[in-house]
Amino acid sequence: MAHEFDDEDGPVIFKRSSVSKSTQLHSETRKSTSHSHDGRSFKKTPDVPSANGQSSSSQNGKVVSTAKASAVESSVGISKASTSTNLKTYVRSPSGSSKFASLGNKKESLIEKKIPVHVHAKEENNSSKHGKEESCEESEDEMDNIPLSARLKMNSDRAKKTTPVVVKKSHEDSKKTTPVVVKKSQEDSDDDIPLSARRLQNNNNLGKSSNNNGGSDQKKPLSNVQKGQQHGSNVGIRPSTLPVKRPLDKTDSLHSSVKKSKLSDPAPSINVKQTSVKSELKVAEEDDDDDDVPLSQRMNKNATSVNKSSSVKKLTNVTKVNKASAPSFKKKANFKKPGNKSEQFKSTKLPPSSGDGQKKWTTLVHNGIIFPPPYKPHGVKMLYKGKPVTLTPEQEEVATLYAVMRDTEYMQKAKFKENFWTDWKVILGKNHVIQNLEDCDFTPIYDWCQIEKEKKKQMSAAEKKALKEEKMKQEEKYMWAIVDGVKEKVGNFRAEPPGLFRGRGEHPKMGKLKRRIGPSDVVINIGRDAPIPECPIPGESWKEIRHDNTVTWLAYWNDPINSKLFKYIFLGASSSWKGQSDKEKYEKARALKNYIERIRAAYTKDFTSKDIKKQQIAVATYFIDKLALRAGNEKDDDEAADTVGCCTLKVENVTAEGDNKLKFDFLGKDSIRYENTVEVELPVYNAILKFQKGKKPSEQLFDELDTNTLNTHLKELMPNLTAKVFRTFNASFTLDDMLNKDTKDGDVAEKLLVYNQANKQVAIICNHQRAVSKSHGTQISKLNEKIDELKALLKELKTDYDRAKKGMAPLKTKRNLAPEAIKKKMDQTSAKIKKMERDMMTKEDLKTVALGTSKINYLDPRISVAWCKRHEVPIEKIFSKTLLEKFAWAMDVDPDFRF
DNA sequence: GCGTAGACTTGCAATGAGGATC
DNA sequence: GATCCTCATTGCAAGTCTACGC
Repeated sequence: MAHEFDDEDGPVIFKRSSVSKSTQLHSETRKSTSHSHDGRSFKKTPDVPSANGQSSSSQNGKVVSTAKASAVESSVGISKASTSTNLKTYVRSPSGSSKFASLGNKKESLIEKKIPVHVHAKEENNSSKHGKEESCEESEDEMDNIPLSARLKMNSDRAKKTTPVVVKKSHEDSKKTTPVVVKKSQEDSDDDIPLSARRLQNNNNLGKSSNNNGGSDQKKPLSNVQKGQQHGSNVGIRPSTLPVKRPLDKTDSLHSSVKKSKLSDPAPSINVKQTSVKSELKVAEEDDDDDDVPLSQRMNKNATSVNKSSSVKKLTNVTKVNKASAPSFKKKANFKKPGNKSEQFKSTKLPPSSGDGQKKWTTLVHNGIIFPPPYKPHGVKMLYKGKPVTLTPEQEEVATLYAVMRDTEYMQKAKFKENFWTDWKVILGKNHVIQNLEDCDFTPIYDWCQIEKEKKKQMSAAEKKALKEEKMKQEEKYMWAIVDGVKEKVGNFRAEPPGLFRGRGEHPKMGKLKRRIGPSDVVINIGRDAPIPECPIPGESWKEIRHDNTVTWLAYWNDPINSKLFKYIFLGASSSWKGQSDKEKYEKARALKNYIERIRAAYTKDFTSKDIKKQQIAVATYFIDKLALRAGNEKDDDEAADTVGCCTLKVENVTAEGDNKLKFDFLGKDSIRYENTVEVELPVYNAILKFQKGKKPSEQLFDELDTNTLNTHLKELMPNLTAKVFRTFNASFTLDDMLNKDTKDGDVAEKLLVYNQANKQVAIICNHQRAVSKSHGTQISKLNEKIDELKALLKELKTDYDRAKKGMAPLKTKRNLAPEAIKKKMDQTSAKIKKMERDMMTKEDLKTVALGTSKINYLDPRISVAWCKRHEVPIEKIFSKTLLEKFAWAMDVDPDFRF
C-alpha cells in the first residue's frame, strides 16, 4: 500500500537569486586544459619570505608545548591555540617544515649531498644544526631511534600556527579556562598549505598584492569580527529560505567512522545531552595529551576513543525522535548558536556512520521505485538496402534508441556500432532480413523522433504545465521516505529506462543495449514493520525484499551492462544521512591539516628508501599531495575505458624532461586528460627514472603499489586517512586560504569575483574540466559584435558632446540633448562596454573549467557560509536552492570558522 | 594476505526552467 | 510572445574504499 506522506516537511520553496554576469570572473584566460601553471609556481625561491613574510631560514628554536594549548587544539579543530611564547620558540628546521614549501630551494644542496633528507627529530635535538642535511641511511636510522612522540610534538606544535583567534571552547571546556587569544606566529609559513595551492598562490594571476601580506584578514583577530555576526546571526543569509533539516551531531568523524565497534546497550535513562558533549570533550582532551604519546600508542588510543565515541553515538540514538523534534526552517531558522551542542544532540537521531555493518536506521518506510512506461510502437519503417522493413515492437524500440544517437559523436565510433549490432542482431533473430548495420537507414525513425520532439516543444504553456502536474501527481509518493519517523527526500527514485550504453572515452562496452529494468530485477530494502511497496506493474513482483538496516540504499538492481555492478536508489543529497557523511568527510580533511607536516616529513624521508615499495609509496603520496591525483584503482580491461590514477600510472604517462621536471599526460576519471608539467624534488625525479628503468611504456610505473597498500600506509599516519582525503583537503584549504587573503572591502559583486576566482583555482587543481559548449564561438562573436556597436555609439556620442558644448546641433545622434545628458549617456555606454568585455573574458576563461563539481564535492560549505557571514554576502549568491538544502548542516557555522 | 563484492562518492553531459532581449 | 541564453538540476557513468570470504 502506498504511503501518503504529509507535506509538513516538504521542500521549502526558495527564492532563486542568480549571480549576475558582473559577478563572474575576470581573470587570466585558460587557453588549454594543461596545468602548466603548476610546474612553474610550485617552487619557492630561496629566502623569499613565506606568506607571513618570514624567511624559512630563520626558523629555529626549541620545542615548548603546553597541554592546555593542545587541549584547545582538538576542540577547535584547525584553529589551534597556542601562546606567542610557544610559537616563538617553535622549532623549525631550515629544511624542516619548509621542506616542501621550498622544493626548489633545496635543489642545490640536494645535488651536492646526493641524497637530501630532512629530519625533524634531528633538528629538534640540534636546532643549531639548521642548514645541515644528512644522508638517507643516517637520518633514517636516527629518526627511527627517536621516540615518535618527539616527532609528533613537532607536528603538533607546527599545527599551532594559526590565524589569531579567540579560541572558543565548548561551553563545558570554557568553564575551566578563559578563552585564549592566539597570535599568528611570526614563523608562520605556508607549510600546511596544500602544495598545489601554493603553486597557485605563487602563480595565479590575480594581480593581488595581498599575497604578500600573509592575508591581512589573518592579522585581524577574528574576535574582532562583528559579534553580532557570530553564532550564526546570518548576515546576508535569509533563514526563512533555508531548508528543513535535522541537525547533525558533532561527533568527530575520525572516530565515528571506525568500523565494527561494539554497540553498547541502549540506556534510555542516561542524560544523552551531557554524555555526548562530555564524551566528546573527553576525547578531545585525550587527543590533546597525545602530543607526548608515541604514534603507535596514540593510534591505539584513537581506537579506544572511537569506541567511546561510538558508544556515545549509540546513546544518542536512544533519544526519541519524532517529527516535532526535527527542526523545521518553516518554524525557526537553523542558526543555532555555536556551543549549543546539547540542542543538537537532543534532536539528532542516529547518525549513520560511514562504517559498514553498523546500524543506520531503525524504521524505514518508502514506496519503492517507479518504472518508465512500456514502449509504445510508432510503426515508422526504417530502410534496409533502401527498402522499408517491418520490425516487431521490441526490434523497433532498439532501432529507435540507435536512431536518436545520429547527431552524437558515438556514431563516429566503430566500437559503438559494433556493440550495438551485436546486441540488436540477437533481437532481430538469425533469419531476419537485416543482416548488417551498414545497409540500415534509420532516417525515417530519426525524422519521426525529431517531429515528436518539435511537437513537444510547441505545446502551449498550459499543456506543458498540465503534463508536469500529472507527472508530479504520479511521482509524489515515490519522492519521500520516512527514516526513523522523519520524512526525507529520496534521490533518484526512477528505474533507468532502456537505452544504449554511453560509456565515456573509449569504453569497450559503448553501444551495448541497456535492457529495460522491471520490478523482478529490483531488490527493495525496507523496515521490517513497514508495508512492502506495491509493485507498480500489475502482475509482476519485486525480486526480493530485504530489511537490512546496516545500509542506506532503498533499492538496487544489477547493472545490465556489467552484472558485477549495482545501481542503487539512495536518499537525496539533502538527507541527514548524506549530510552527516558530508560533514564527516570535511572533518576528516580538516584533521589532515594537523597531520600533514608529519606525513610530508615521512614521505620525504622515504624518497630515498632502499626498500623499493617504501620508495614508491613515498613518491605516490607526494603526487597525491602535490598534484591532487586520484588514488587509481585497478580495473578490468574489458569492463572499462583505459584510464589511470596515481597508483596505476604507466611508464608512458610520466616523462622526465630534465631540470627535475616531470610531464604528466594521462586519461583520468571519465577519460578526462590530465596534462601537467611540474618541477619536483630531485629525489623524486631520480626515483621516477629508477622506477621507469627497464620497463616498457605500457608497464606500471609503481609496480609494487596498489591503492590498498597505499591507503594502509596512510592509515598508519592518520586514522582513517585515504588518498581521496588529500583532494578534499587541497580543495578546501585553497578556498579558505584564497578567500581570506584576497577578500577586500567592496561591493558584493567584487567579493563574488574573489570567491569565483578561488573556486576556479580549486577546479584547476582538481582538474575539473568541461567540454566547450557548441555555441561558445557564436556567443563570443555576438558579444564582440555588440561591443563594436557600443564602441561606435560611444564615438558618435563623443562627437555630439563636443558639438553640444559649443552650442552646435548634433551630427551623429538624432536627439538634441544638453551636454550633461550626452555625457551621462556616454558614461552609461562605457559601463556597458566594460561589463560586456568582462563577461566575454569570463566566458572565455571558464569555457573548459567546471566549477560545480568542486563546489558540490570538495569545498567544505562551512568555509563559504562563514565567509558570507563575515563579508555580508548573501549565501544565495554562492549556493543554489538544492545546494542550500544539501548543506543545511553547515548553515549555523560560526563566522570565525576556518578550515 | 589477497581478491573482490558491495556500498557509497564523484563527475560530466544532457536536459529543463526561467530570465533577458528583441 | 518567440527566441536566446544561462544556470540549475537530473541522469547515470565511473570512480574510491571497506569488509568479507577464502
